[in-house]
Amino acid sequence: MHRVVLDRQSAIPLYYQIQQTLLEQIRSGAIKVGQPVPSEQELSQRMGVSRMTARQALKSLCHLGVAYSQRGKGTFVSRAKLEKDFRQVLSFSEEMRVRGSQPRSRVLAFKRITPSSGVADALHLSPKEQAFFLKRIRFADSVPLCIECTHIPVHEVAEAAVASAEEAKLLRIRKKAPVFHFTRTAFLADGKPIEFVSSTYRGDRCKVVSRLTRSGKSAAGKVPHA
Amino acid sequence: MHRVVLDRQSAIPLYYQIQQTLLEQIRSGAIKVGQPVPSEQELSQRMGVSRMTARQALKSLCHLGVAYSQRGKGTFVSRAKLEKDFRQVLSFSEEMRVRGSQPRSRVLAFKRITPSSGVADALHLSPKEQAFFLKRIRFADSVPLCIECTHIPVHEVAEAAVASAEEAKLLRIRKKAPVFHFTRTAFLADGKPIEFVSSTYRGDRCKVVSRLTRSGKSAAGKVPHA
DNA sequence: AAGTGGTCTAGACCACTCG
DNA sequence: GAGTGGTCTAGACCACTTG
Repeated sequence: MHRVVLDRQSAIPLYYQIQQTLLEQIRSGAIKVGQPVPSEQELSQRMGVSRMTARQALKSLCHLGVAYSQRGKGTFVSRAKLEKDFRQVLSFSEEMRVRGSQPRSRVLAFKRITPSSGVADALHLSPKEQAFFLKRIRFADSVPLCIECTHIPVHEVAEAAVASAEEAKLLRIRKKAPVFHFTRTAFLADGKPIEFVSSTYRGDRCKVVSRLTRSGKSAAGKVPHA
Repeated sequence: MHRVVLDRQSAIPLYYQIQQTLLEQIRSGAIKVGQPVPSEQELSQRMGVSRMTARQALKSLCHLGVAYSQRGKGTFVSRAKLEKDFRQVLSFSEEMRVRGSQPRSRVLAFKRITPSSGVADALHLSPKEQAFFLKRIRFADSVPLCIECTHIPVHEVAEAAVASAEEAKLLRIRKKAPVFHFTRTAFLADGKPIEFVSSTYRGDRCKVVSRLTRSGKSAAGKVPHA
């Protein structure tokens, strides 16, 4: 952050470049939960942009839920941010599908385990490999509807690609913009496949996911509400 | 909107006064779903504010989920409210999982097809067997986030069982009440399994699912909003 | 008093959509 | 080409918080 890191020739907006810089500092732990991020004035001076642009960067952090602002005090790294990271770690296919909504659920357990042989088989894991274990109650209008136990391998990947013409139009992004492709098949207990889903996600809305899919470690051991 | 309605002496921000005016017009039906709200330029002229202030009013509408903006086209009233009405028609295994939330999505296609060989393989279907094909756009805050294509075999079954003591307590139902068990594994495109989920659903809240899984016909050919 | 975020202005250039 | 939203500037005044 000491040096100007902005590329003014780039098509990437300045506020977005600043946002990414700050996100990286937060992820890396350089700015911790509860601590202030640089103020609007400080950012505008350091980065050589107008205060409105610095402000837009900070507001975008707030909209992501990563930070919150307090009049007269500053802008601080949100505690909820970690929870959202989790949601995105856990999100993948499932949690991503409901983004923008507020699925109500309570986490009963969230830990890193060495899965049972049955689960390991299902996930094609060797006996030693670890997985996240997540046990949740899901609510519908405050009525508990479902108990869900999820296992996710610690190493997990999403497939990156570029948007086709049709995808670009539907998602209102430019053609050849980055997207993620997910494909999956859902099975019943008896092994019978019941659902085949292919999904295309906007790359610009899922960057955290792609990062987390590569490391995915920061989440272990916490028990947030999803 | 013809007259200046803003109170510049008020402590209420101008952008907020404009937002409230627009919200009232949307609620009253003066501006209907899918129709454009006044553009930034038009608002700034009519209301006698700078374009940035008009813009802030429109963005606040978007953040509320009431409207969405399209570059080069305009800002339009979101159909979020309408989408809720049709949600439950399509509650297969997936949709049920997000009950209690308000997943916004639009159905582009929903029909009964004879799937391609690739999909048939994934679902273990014989070449002649049919599947439902469901194509949707999913929204997050009125931003299209994902295109999703789902194939579901016409004959689909959920595994019925009775609730264990723990399940009964968590779901607040009586012991031995009917429940459904789902188990599934999610895969990436390369066939790598990334998620293993076992779920227990309340039987009394999932009748739609059980109905659809048995006949699966009532929904065929319809093109509702989910 | 100094620093912060909240609001606001009056311009500007751009990429995009559409007729 | 006209209209739209997206970004950006270089200022400004305000209310608020803290030392």
